[in-house]
Amino acid sequence: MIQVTLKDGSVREYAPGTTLADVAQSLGPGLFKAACAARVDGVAVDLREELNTDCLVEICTFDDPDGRHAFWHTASHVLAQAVLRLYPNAKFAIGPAIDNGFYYDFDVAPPFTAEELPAIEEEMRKIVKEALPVERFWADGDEAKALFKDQPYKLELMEKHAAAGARISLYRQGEFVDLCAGPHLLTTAPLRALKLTSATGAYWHGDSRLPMLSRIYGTAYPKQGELDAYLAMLEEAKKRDHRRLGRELGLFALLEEGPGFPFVLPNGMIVRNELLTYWREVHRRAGYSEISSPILLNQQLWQNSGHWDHYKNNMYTTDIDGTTFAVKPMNCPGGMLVYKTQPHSYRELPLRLAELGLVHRHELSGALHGLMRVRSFTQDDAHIFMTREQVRDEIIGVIRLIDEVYSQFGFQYHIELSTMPEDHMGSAADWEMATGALQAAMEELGRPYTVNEGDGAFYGPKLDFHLVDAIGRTWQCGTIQLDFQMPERFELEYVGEDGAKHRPVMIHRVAFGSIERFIGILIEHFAGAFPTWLAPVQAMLVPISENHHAYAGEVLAKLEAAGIRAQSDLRSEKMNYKIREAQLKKIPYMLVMGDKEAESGTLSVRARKEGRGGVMDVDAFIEQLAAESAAREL
RNA sequence: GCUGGUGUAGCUCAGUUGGUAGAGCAAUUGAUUUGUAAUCAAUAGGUCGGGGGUUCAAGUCCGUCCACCAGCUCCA
Repeated sequence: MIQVTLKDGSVREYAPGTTLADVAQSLGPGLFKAACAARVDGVAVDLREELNTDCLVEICTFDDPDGRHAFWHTASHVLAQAVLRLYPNAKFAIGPAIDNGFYYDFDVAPPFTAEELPAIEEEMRKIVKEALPVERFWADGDEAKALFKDQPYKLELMEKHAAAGARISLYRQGEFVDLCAGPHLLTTAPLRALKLTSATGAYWHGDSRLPMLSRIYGTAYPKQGELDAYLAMLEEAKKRDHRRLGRELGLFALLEEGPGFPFVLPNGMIVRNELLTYWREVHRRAGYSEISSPILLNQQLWQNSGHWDHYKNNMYTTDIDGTTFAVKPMNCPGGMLVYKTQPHSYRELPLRLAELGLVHRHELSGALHGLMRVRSFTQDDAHIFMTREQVRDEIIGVIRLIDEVYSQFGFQYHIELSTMPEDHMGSAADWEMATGALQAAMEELGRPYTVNEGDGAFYGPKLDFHLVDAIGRTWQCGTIQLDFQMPERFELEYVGEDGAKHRPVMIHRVAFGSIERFIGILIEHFAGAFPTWLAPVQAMLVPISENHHAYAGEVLAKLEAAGIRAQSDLRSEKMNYKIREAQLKKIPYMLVMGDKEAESGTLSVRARKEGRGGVMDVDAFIEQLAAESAAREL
């Protein structure tokens, strides 16, 4: 006899023989989640605990994030089970649910390749059809060790995580048992549509010094249609890939002759210059002055800044007249030297020195990725020198400025706080103070953020702003780093109100992050269809026949005089063809002109954006486009 | 850097068990003079990523280097 007390105090009773799973089903998601107490034959039980989970996909929906997590986590167990059936000698390590599916890591020789996946997938389907109940059970340390006597990775995990004498949580489905805290589905049955997407290597414990395991990624859905939709979405996202669009739209090129050193093509240069014009406006308004510092500086400087000790592996060096010089991987020492070119009073602070600085970093070859991860890039850097009292307000100011910039493009983003890394300079007290200042500013603004322990720069903690690319990967763009170390090392000073010399505090910050990466994100965000103010070509003139070339010439001259980036398609192609090409190039406006337009001095405007087209005279179009561009409308 | 994969014309790709490279689109030229997403025809374009090896013969087989792709690690 099972009794369940609901939130409103009412009690439901179930006949003997009813399983807890049946109970859950009959209650449905709403009541199940709200159930307060349950008694089985008079003994109090925790329904959720007993059912292994508090988010059963069969009774909750897959749309629920927790339900989805349990779903994929169970799928990862099914994957491990299938692999063990087919490869009895494989050792299995860990297999969590992730944002869009799941993976499991195996130690198997030779490592898995894409070729093995279909057979494993087939075996997984069998397990799903078997509809194996997924049961949680507990064991003490010795029992658990006996269960995993041939599984060294599991033994290691138990050693590491299980407190002595603690009961160990395990899950079983059929012959398969895994070390796991759950939650899971009730059975393997709901995993009806599944797909293994790739097989790659991954380091054990994510540590590049440890051996590499073989990782299989997959995803799963309750219905085939949902899986198909997801896979179709991935295909769609590929079309937004900035590497593909960058080539198709003539924006940039990455050539074998310079791996990781991007070439900017004419169209890309227009986008870049428009971005920088905007950037300069914003920064002038926010009280920044712009400087420029050299790319090469001598070894002495880099030793002084600490880069030689902490960043040398990523730096390119060269020899000039017997002295070693390094290509700058960061702009900060340059900014510091500029600060030192003259004495400063507290009245000048905060002093905000901005620099579009081209930096070079020797990134690992395997890390390179289009414009998102390159070896030379331009940071929209700034170094702010200030008194300790000014720190909080300055940080708030920078956060607001970055928010303003991202809002301009309609970006969603999230913020992470990175704290002191193992390899760092300076005292723990300074780090604590700096970290506290960043936290205080975030709390003042009421911004949510996550903490990334030990991920700060070697000279200070930082707030990182992450943007999302076409397929959901996130890239760090903006960052705000608070630094007590560099001013100390460079002996920066200002004269205070008291007439004595004081040490300023410094903020390093970028908004775009790197111009290159930001453009990459922009390309994917807009799928190449830039807003008019950024579009390399804003209007394409489409004369219908040769008879209209003269009129096109007149219009083109007017548009160009108004500062509009326009081109005229004078080829002897059909209008349809010209329109198709302009569409593929994602040009915001197509101006069709034939007899009607030439006679009346008008344009047939076909706009990419709704409500912007129609027949209008040339001046009206110029006005419309100029207004849209000046407002930097999205 | 690590694991796995890929590399043929500007792009997307084909090329049988090794027998000496092909298509579509783009480009060029000519014809066509067109009303809102592809007019027709002809021409040109490749030491098959580089350099080695095996072989009578290598785009195809084997090692090596380079680049790229996915992931890991790292990071703007």
